[in-house]
Formats: sequence, C-alpha cells, structure tokens
Amino acid sequence: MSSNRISRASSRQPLTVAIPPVQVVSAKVSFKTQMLKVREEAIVQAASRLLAEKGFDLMTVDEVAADVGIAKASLYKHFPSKEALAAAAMVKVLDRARTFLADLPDAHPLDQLKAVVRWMMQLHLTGEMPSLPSQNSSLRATLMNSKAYMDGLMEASDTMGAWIEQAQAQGLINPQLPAIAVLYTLYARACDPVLDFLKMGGQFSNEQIVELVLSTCFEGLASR
Amino acid sequence: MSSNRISRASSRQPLTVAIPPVQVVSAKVSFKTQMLKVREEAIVQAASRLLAEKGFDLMTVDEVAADVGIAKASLYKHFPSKEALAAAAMVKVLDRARTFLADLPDAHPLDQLKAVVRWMMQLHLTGEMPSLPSQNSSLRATLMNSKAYMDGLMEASDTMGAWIEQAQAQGLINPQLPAIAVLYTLYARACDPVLDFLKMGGQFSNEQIVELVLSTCFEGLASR
DNA sequence: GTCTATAATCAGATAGAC
DNA sequence: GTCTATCTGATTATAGAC
Repeated sequence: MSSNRISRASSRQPLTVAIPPVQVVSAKVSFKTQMLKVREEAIVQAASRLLAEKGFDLMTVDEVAADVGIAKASLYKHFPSKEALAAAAMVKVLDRARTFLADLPDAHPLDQLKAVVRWMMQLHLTGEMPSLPSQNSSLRATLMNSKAYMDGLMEASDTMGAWIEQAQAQGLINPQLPAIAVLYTLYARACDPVLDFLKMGGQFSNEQIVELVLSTCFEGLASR
Repeated sequence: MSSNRISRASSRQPLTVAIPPVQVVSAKVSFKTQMLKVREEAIVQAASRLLAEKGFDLMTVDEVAADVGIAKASLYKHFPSKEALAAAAMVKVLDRARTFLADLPDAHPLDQLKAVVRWMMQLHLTGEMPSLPSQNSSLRATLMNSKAYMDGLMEASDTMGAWIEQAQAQGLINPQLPAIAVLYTLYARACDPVLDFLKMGGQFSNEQIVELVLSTCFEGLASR
C-alpha cells in the first residue's frame, strides 16, 4: 500500500537526467514540490492538533498559521477555506485509518473492531483525532463535496461494516442490532466526551481509560 | 415541591390591600414581575431550543432575541452574557431533571437509571436538551461559578450516584467499573451523536432510537 | 509562494433616548 | 425595560508588493 504510493509519487519525477542545466532545474522543481508538500503536511498537522484540542468553531486560522510559523495569507494559498483545511485534516486521519486497517493482523472480526476502536480512542486521548461538529452546515457541505474524504469514509465503513456483519453472523455481536447502529456507535467512540472527562479527573491512565470505555462499549454497563 | 415554590412566590405579594391606590400600584408591580418572569422563561426556552439545535458556538444572541421577538439589548438586561444565558438553559433542564427524579416511582436502581437515560435521550431527540461544548473555557468558567447550576448538577449526580452504587452492590451493574465512569457514561447519552445520526437516517422512530441506544449502553454491543 | 496590510463581515456587548 | 443605533473586537478572507 504505502510502497505503492511511494512508487507512484516517484514516477512523477522527470526522467531526463542527461543535460546538467535541465537536471538542476528539474531537481529544483522537485525539491520545491517536496518542500511544498512538507509544508502542507505541517499545516494539516497543526490544524489536526488544534481541531482535536479546541474543535472547529473555536480553532482560528490565525492560530494554525502561527503554529506552523507562516503568514495566514500563505496558508490560504494552500487551502481555500477553513472548511477545506478541516477536510484535509479528516482526510489525513482517514488515510492513517486505511493504513491501520490494512496492517491489522488477521483475527476474529470482533477483535478487529475492538482494535480499531482502541486505536481511535488512543488518537483522541493524544490529541490527534480532529473532532468536527456535526451541526455546522457549511462544514458538512465541504466534507460531502470532498471526494477524498467521502472515499476514505466509505472505504473505512465498508471494511468495518463487513466485520460487523461477520461478527453478527457468528453471534459475537448482538444480531438484533442494525449494523448501521453498531457502526455509528463505534465511530462515536472517536469523539466520546467520556474520554475527556475521565482524563480530566486525573485518576486514570490513558490505557485504563481506553480499556474502560472499550469495555462499556462492547460489554455494556450491566453485569454479565 | 412545585406547590412549595408557588407559595413562596405568592408570599412575595404585598399584604396591604386596604387603600385602593396602593393596591393598584402593588398589583401593577406584581403583574410586571410576573410578565418579567414569563419573558425570561421565554428567552431561556428559545435559547434552550437553539442550543439543542445548533450548539453554543453556532447559536447567536441575535437569533435568540429574534426568536423571542425582542431587541438584543433587552435580552442583555436579563442576562449579562451569552454564557450566562446558556447557564440559565442548563439550570432549567436540571430543574426539570430534579422534578423528574423526584417523581420517579420506586423501582430497582437499575430501572431508575434506565428511566433517567431514556428521559434524557427523549429530550435530546425533541430538541429540548441544550448541548454545550466541554471545550469552551469561558463557558466552563461561567457554569462553574453558577451556584444554581452546580447545585443542580450535584443533586442529580448524588441521586444517580447512589443508584449506581446500589446497582453495583446488587450485582446489576458491573461492580468492576468505577462509579464515576458509569455516571459519565450515562450523562454522555444526553448528547450522544449516535442519536442524531440514526435520526438523520430516517429509518427509525424516536422510540426505536431511544431503545436501541439504551440497549447498547447497558447491554453492550456484544451478544449475551 | 510568502509576506504585510487591509478589507469585509459578523457577533457580543453597550450607549442613550424614551 | 425596551428600543435603535453603535461600538468593539475578533475572524475569515484577500490585495498587492516582493
């Protein structure tokens, strides 16, 4: 997967290497392009962190620019709007999710699902999971219009949806629950305020919090 | 309870009824006071509805004023800030919660807890549950400084906390879970995005959604 | 592409007449 | 207390020099 992406990226490099001046120019362009990509990644990472910390509404573009160390106008050369910036942050985390899902060792579907939820909650607790308000309509429109976002979301949903159905077929997940409700419930763990409240209390480690919420999610509050 | 509050309010009425002019003036004051209270309640209700619909950050004071049909400056005569307005909305719902808890018929603690969660989710789905972002620091400060809010929250938490401990002692709720984690998990159902997602899907009734989320909350996703 | 400087807008809060 | 009109500050977004 990731080697695929690298080979695709390197195939964009110019193939003419014979004439020095041209080579220099080409190298310069490639270098610039790489620098550009690095900077864009820095912007997205800063945005991602601030989105996790303060949420979309309270995050300002000024902050993001200041965090990266560039002027706000420069940021707007890379991303046409605050919404697009947030969308890029979501695409990035969906990319990470795709890698994570692809690299998961084979296991029972239920264990796969638990591993994904554990991973999402860890990202949340370490401030790497951007949390977007589902109510903001302009943001929603931008996300829906982003092919990269929709594709990433669909791919993740397909993978997890298949696991859910398998787990239900095996009787590991309650077959009476609609699969879509199960999927939403798992997704919701990524932005569960219980994680923040327990962290604020300060009496549990991140690992304990993750296992606690994971347990209540799959096993429920009632005794078994 | 409510009869108590009414008698207290009526005890504020002037006791001098002999001299007509005075009586007229007094009656006018009382009427004005009642009108004031009614207007404040209308403001809080509008705020509550908009908080549920759009959240704190996206709700504007202009909207609230327009919804009530008064000028924004008039609203600020009643509430010193947007945060205070949100706090009043929370106090109101906590008051409703107190009434609901007091009127609950005696039952097993687990059933009491389920009834409360069911009630909170119904309020959410009917747009009567204001949802405040836990990240906004100025809002948090206002809430923490509000005695009415803190008292209401403490009282509800005490009541529910006692039920949780009883249910754990009886082995109905998993005794290995910290009671505070259980309480947070129940509170979180009041602003669960899963409710909104399922409602948006349009294939479930509000009652079905409530029972679905209630089931996953207490019984978990895994089969029993 | 990056910067400084600035536009344009919006929202929370207030002044002052009635 | 209520209104109209305004202030103030913050924020998204852009113009234009380099």
